[in-house]
Amino acid sequence: MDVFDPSCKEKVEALQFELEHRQKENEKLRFMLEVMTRRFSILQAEIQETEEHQQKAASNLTEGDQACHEILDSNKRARFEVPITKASRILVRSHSNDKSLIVKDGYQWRKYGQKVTKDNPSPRAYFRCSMAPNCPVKKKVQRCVDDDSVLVATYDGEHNHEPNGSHGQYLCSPNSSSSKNSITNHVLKCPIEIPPLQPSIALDLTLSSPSINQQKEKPSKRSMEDCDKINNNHSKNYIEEYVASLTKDPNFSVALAAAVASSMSDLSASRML
DNA sequence: CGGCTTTGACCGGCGC
DNA sequence: GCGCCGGTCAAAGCCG
Repeated sequence: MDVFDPSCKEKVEALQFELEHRQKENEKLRFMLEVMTRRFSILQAEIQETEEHQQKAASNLTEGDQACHEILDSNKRARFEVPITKASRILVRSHSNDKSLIVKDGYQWRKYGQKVTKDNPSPRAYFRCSMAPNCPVKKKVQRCVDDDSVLVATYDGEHNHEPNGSHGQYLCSPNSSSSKNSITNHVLKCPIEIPPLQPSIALDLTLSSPSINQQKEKPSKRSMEDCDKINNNHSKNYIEEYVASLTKDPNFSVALAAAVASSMSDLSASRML
């Protein structure tokens, strides 16, 4: 390749132009990622809040007992990791070219069947814990109907031993105290570390999101109003600062596309609940 | 050779 | 009773 060749020079300029274009595109995507990550965190918090309300109602707690913890808890819990309950569902993003139905959750599994189901063109795989019959846990893994890069793993039962494989991939999940028959979702973390959620930001994004407002379950009116007041002062500055910090991260662009896709998919999966 | 996966057969629940 | 469907079994094949 002759660098003095005029056609070569044109190519270099074209590449530089494209590089600049991609960098600008990355900027936009970074911001989108931030927004979606916040929305996703809020959705999780809202789901947990709803479940908690139902449980509290069942146990006849008074409103006063709940009020003082409500706003703080709804945002803190979104990032807490909890054990898989007796019937739980995990959403896992796989590599786009990976056609296997393997979910690395820290346990070893033995596949004992595969079946094509009516509602999903992709096959469903059936796994038993490798410690069976000592451990009764089973799981089903199937690709998401809407997004075949997402694996949905449904767990049945509880392990009576420690994990014996690679550690799990998912970061956050709803509370573990759901009833035995309920299905909960555990959603994968983004490949990028996001700073701890600030309640004010999260609710600001919630309020500006039409898709979230379409949800069946809405956050409580009181907590929405309280956090909206704080939002006006802090949310914009915080997002700007955070986006700036991400720009400095050399690893960010590599993970960006996957993270955006992951957030979008997780959002839609959460809304399906 | 043992452990694991694949895959067609089989079984039981459910709706009509 | 029959057919459909999801879940499980088990024989055969694969692989380290």
